[in-house]
Amino acid sequence: MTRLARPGGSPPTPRSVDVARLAGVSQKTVSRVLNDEQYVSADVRRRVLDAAAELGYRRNQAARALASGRTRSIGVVTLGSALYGPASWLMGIERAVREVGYTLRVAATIEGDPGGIASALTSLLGQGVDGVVISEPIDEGVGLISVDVPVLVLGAPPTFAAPQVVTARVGAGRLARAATEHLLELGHATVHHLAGPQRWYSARDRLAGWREALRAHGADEPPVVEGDWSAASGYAAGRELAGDGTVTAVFAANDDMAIGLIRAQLEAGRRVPEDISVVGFDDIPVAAYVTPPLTTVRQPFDEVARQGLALLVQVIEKPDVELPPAADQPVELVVRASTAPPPPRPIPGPGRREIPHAHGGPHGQPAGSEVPSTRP
Amino acid sequence: MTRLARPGGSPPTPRSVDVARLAGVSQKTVSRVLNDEQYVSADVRRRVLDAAAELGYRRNQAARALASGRTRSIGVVTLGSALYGPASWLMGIERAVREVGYTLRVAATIEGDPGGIASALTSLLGQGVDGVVISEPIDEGVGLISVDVPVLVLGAPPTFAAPQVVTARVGAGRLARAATEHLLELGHATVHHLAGPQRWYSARDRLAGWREALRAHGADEPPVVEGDWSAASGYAAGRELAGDGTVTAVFAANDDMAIGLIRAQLEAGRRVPEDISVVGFDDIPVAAYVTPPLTTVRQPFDEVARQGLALLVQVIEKPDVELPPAADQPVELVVRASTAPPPPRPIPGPGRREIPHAHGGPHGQPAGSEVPSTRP
DNA sequence: CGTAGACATGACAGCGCAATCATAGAGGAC
DNA sequence: GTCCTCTATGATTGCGCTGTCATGTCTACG
Repeated sequence: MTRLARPGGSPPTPRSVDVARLAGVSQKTVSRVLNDEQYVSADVRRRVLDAAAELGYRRNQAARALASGRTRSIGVVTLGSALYGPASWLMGIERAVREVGYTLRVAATIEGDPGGIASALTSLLGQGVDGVVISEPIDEGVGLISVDVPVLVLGAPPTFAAPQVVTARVGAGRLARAATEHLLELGHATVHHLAGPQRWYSARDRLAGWREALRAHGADEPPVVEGDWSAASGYAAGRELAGDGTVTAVFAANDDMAIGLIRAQLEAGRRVPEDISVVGFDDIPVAAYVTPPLTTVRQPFDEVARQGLALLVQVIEKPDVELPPAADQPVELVVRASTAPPPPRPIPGPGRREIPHAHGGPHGQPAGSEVPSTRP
Repeated sequence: MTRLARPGGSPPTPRSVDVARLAGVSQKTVSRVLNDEQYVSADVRRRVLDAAAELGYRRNQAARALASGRTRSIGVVTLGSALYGPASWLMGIERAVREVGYTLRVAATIEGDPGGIASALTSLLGQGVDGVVISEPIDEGVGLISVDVPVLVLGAPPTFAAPQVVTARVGAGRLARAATEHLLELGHATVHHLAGPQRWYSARDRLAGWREALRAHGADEPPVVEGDWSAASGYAAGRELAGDGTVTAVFAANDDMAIGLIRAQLEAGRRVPEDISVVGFDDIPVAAYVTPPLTTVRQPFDEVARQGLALLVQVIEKPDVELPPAADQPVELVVRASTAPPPPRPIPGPGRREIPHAHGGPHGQPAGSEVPSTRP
């Protein structure tokens, strides 16, 4: 096999041999220098680096991977959506991966695709990644596939058949507990929960944290309403809850649902926070600017990703060393204007006060929304 | 060099030779089957596939890349943030990349890092990607680095030194124009623009589209206020604009800024949309549920990503074939409740209505209405 | 002064696959 | 029947690098 002539007659990209020739050393020594191995004299090191720079030499990763059996890349299985949580995880992981000198490969799954995680994993393993990160995992048939590299699971219990599984939990439970306690301490008799889809571990964590807080305070545990993370599902849940005058405080499992829920309250004539308090989860960028500004909880995506990745890389590079325990992240509750003490007495019945812009129909959509006009 | 013994004594992963032996054919024939080459009998094909399945064989991508000179991977340069636009692009690209049978590698840049794009590109090129996608590009020193693979630029003019550059534009200009025209058609004398940072091509496109619409309608062009995409910058801009009673309509370059701007209006005692209409851009998930539900414009991320990637792959695989022109995407203006006709002006003198588009100052520039963009 | 060790470099094999070339049989054309 | 083409398969080589081992030089110390 001959090397392909570059189209356009441009010179071929240089090899390490070319660098070696130019520097007057062996090819192996070039390799040593570029890998920062010991036993290279300062003079030779400089000559090699100069030669490499002069030629614009870049190591061929494929050859490196083939020869060394390692790709120095990490694969991420993420959800194929622009949801704030998953997107934040992904970017936190990217930063962390780069910091430890690895590169990132991404495979997305589609919510609802049963084999999604498995096929994403297969794709990554086929690419020869040295480790895998599964972010925002959901409860799907993952155990079926055997993963032969270390796995970092963000936010879920380790339920894998892999040589090494490390986890980094956000402490979503603790955060949820703090959010719930914030409402209880304001004087609410109890707190309703608008949960995320329970296939998601992170949704379960939040629900568990909410439950803990209620128990610790001896509060009643009202029935849980389950949404799908979307503002629309929060809106739908909000319509249900608005009919129940005893609801004075809701903890929503993410900000989108909280905003949908608030919208439904306003349309039903209930004021937030005077009649009903709402706490969200995530602190999305607009949370501080919606009406009312949303009290919410901030997840330390970056910090958790960094710590988790450090563990993962350690397991990859030194499988025998004992792992240090992960440090707990501080809980960040961001109190804004969507929470307040409960109203003096519960509101009787489903009161319907008119609010501005509530000219919508009784069902489904929020008022005045969604009139897509398609222009050519 | 001997193959590394797997820790734990598990059997080594199978090679194509193992498959060949089991199927009773040569290694080359296994390669033929797996690459879907012609000249393989149906019988042999079946035997090989069966053997591969039985052994759980997966091709070694590093070896494939080394031998063939192609990695079948696409690199993406994206912004390292969870902003809705960039995140949506990334996920659209992921889907598109997977559809054409490639894999995805990601390198993020940090806003404000001058060499960010260049270093991200270098990293991807070092990984041997067959093509590069630059999404949401900003005006930074990219020309300095020579890229020796085809490049797809999403949403910017082609300004690259690369063998082939294809672009896929969202038509942000057309969308911005539609948004502005929507406001003009409601009867507003003119429309203010809360622009994105002008280092971003997409921000410039939106500004240009806004300007076009104003000119086409013969409307005055008020001074532009520039934000940084964040709701906070929208809020700051909103505080400035709220002091100017002549402002009746604003087109914000993204939804976050629109929401911040609305918040500032409400706090200043101006009602939306009765006193002032606001249009956003992006249709973020909560746009329909904020108060008031936001009129905005939806970008066809997935469709544009898919079309752009199809072009890119064609250039990679058949560099000589002529490219088909990209199809225009339909403009999707989503009209909700944040826009309305302008308020009737109070009549200052008998029988005479004030002309609404007269704004203060000799050059029509209210003092201090320029909100500086945050450039780290 | 001889030898163990630390340091510095090079020769060479081979990672797992795809590409090139060689080969052999199956049909058609004449 | 001979020649040629088309089909189907195998033998061999090499992609560019890293790992192992060999070799050589220089210091330290009994």
